[in-house]
Amino acid sequence: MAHTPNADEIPSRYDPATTDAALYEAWEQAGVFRADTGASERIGGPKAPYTIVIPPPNVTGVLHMGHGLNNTVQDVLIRWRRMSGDDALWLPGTDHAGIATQNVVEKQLAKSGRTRADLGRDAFIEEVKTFVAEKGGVILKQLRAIGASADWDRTAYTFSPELSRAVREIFVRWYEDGLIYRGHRVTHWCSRCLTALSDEEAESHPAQGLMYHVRYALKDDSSQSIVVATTRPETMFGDVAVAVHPEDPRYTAFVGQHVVNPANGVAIPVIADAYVDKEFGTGALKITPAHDANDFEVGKRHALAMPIILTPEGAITEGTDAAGRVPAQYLGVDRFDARKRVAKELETAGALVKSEQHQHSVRKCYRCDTVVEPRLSDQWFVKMAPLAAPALAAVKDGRVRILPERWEAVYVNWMENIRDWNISRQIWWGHRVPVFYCQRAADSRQPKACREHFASRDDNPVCPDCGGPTRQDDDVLDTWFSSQLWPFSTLGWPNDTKDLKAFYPTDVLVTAPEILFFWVARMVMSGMYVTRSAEHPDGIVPFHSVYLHGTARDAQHRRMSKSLGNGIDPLDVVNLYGADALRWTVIAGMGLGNDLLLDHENIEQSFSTGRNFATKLWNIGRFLLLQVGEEPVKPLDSVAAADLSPADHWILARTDDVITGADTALGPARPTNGRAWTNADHRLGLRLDEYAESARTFVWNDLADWYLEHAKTRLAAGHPERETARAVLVHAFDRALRLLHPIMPFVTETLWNRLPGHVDGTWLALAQWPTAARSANRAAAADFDAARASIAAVREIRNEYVVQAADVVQVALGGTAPGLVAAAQRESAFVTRMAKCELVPESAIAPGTEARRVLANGVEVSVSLAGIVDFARERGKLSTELEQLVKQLAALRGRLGNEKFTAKAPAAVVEAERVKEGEWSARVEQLTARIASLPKA
RNA sequence: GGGCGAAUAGCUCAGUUGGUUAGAGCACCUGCCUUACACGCAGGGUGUCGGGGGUUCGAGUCCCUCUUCGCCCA
Repeated sequence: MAHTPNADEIPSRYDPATTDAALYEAWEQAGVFRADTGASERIGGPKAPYTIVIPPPNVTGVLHMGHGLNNTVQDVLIRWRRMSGDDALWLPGTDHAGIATQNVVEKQLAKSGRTRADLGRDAFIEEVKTFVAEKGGVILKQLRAIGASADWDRTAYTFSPELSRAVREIFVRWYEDGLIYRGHRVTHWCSRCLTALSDEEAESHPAQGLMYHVRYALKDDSSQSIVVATTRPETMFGDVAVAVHPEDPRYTAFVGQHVVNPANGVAIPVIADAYVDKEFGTGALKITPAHDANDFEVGKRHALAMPIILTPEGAITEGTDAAGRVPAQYLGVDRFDARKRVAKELETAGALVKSEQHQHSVRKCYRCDTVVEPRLSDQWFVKMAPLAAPALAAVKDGRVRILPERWEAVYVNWMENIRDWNISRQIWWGHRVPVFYCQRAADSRQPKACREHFASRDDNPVCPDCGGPTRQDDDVLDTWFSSQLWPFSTLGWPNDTKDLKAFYPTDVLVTAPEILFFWVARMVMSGMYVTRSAEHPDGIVPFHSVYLHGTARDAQHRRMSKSLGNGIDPLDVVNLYGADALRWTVIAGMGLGNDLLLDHENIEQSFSTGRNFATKLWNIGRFLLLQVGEEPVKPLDSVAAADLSPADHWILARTDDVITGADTALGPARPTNGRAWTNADHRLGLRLDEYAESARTFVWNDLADWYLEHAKTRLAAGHPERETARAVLVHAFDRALRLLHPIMPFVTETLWNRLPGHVDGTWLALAQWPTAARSANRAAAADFDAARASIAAVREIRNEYVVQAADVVQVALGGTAPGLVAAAQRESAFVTRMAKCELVPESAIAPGTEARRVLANGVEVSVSLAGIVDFARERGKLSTELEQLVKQLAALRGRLGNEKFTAKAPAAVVEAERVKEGEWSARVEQLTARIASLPKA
């Protein structure tokens, strides 16, 4: 005989601290999160694969709220599909994060007064590796605390030997396909990180600065001059020309002549180039080819010198081609100091016409916020246009969808205007560019018979032309070069592995819009490139859906950030209220693509919805254990249909509805036709907040507020319906737990394991996702609804007239729907208990003593309130209702009388309006009669 | 400067091809310690759907325009 606990043995609050960690360990030991490669139908197994690859956090990172919401979304999806019977793989891992990690270690070194140069390249890399080994991967442990059900056995790392091989493989393929080239051009340079950056890594920020108007006098006639506007006068040392528009009449006479650069006295030509915007500023531009990307293009067109006047660190220097251009007193001066000094000297010399406040934008390093400097250098580039074309087509034809959909337009716009990608970084931590130079070719004494450079899959290759020794390029690759391979490198590519066959392409990519270009677009391009075949000439897209979620913000809508100190540590929330509270709050509070607002100054209030709901669930479970006991219940399908009451049918119908609702909100899991999203299914699914809300309403407002209350009577010992009520209640709660498990895995698993009849060693995490049974009798359910509506009406009247909670009122049911009245009366025990009333015949209530409501279903509920009914108030209330209804009915009749409407509107709409007309007129009659029967005041 | 989008209840947002009396959560107000839960229960919504114009039998939804705001890229 199972032991039925008493109330003292089960606390009234769920205590995540004592259960969650052990539960997570139990899941792991049971192998619940492990994906089974052989089970994938792509290699002959029985299950559809469902794969999510984690956006790899920086290996030295720690969990913040952004990770919290990103990974919760992924875990909800993966748990949902795992329960739905898919071969679900959530593949975790970390990114070596080149610049970011190098910066962290350099800061460590700085504490002991050392720099990376002091150590040298090899020792520094060892230092970083040691640091990563000791301090890295913390975030993966933290993800376990929020319940992430990733397959940890497959944890990947972008800098592992396996993934490094993938990096080298694609580099060599691209190089050999002519998609990677060495370019001599102006790129963004971070003078703090001492490396070039891609366009994406140099973020634009609005800035207020000074626009200096500087006079360049004509060399041969100093009475004439051209005024040039610039925000960076310190770059004037690198000026090689002044450019004007060829069709600008103001300057035609100057073209071909020379002006004197007032900063250094060097004479430079005035050139004509259509790039100049006549309308902007003075219509004349100084041309500094080595320190401005546009000027560089102008310089190339006009074969101008390209003097470099800034050191890598951002100080003024007389660099390549700059001999004689930089006054000695400026050498070594920082660029921003130089800016002020140049401006001052120009002013002194009378060359500064004016300086005015100017709104513009500056680009800053995305890793250290230093203002980047455009700087001429040799870098490695990927030619993007050929890669972008198929990736663009894939989104346009629906093989990849991006949600929310408006981001597709942004993606298309970027792809259509794509620029080549600078992939070389002058740092040490990362994959070294696998390009090699023949040592002999570099030797000027040797005849130049060997190619200048080549890419190699192997270390230390010999020169393919002369067999001589080679030297590897010093640069490393952009971190994003390796992370773009993530959906396939983590599965074993370039090897033709079972995992790759089983799990590529993946399904949903969950990330933030900020890295749409950094990462998502590049994964599409590289993923398609490496999967090209005779069967798939354009390759296979790496995922069919991109889910872009919003940003965690504080109550003032500011992005949560370390520097603002307005962040919330997800682990604090876990410790205070549990992972389920965190997860629920995140999922329920975050519409697709919308930001999540949380108040860092009131963590309790921010997460109370999640905490409260977990407690509610817990208490339903507590009630169940106390009232239902632990004796196994009959499976629902062995309960005789005749034994089911209207309440049973009602909750079973609601159970079906919530399952259908959740499925609609979440799915389809993949394109319906298996190939591409169509107009019909493009925007469907992934509405996690709607799924959460429908499940919450079911549990709280249907199951707890109504069915469970109704069941209290039937569960009494010896009640003839006790077994039926137990079976239905346990069934409905079981379905609720299954539905909620993806969002609140801990409390649902804990409760599920204590349900009557639970089989030891089975896990909710692996239990089957519910399907709608569709066996409920909807007519019987409507009978229960009649009782519910009557209860609600009595409660409303009680509140209206401030009837004391303990007072029992007399209630009569009547009206135009005798069937429903009878149905409500059959639930008299329930009605009287819930509404604190006794049911009496209508004749038992003396006319003129009752408050009455006319329900939408035709039932009239009269509450005897002799002496306290305010008939003026009743009349007013009913009249307002009637008035509104009459107005709407008139409009409705007008519509139905309009031939254009009946002729043009769809038949179904017209029919619905006709039905409505019947209902409304009946109700108008009821209301009119009731008002007429009210005693005159 | 180029591109995309938003404006609906105090706040955050739903509202699918135009077709119920425009909804939800939170917040707020009133009354309740009704023995699963006060982290709870019951009751409470008169919104010029940003302004103006248009198309239509019918507009929160489509078109034009103005205003304000946001995002992406220069």
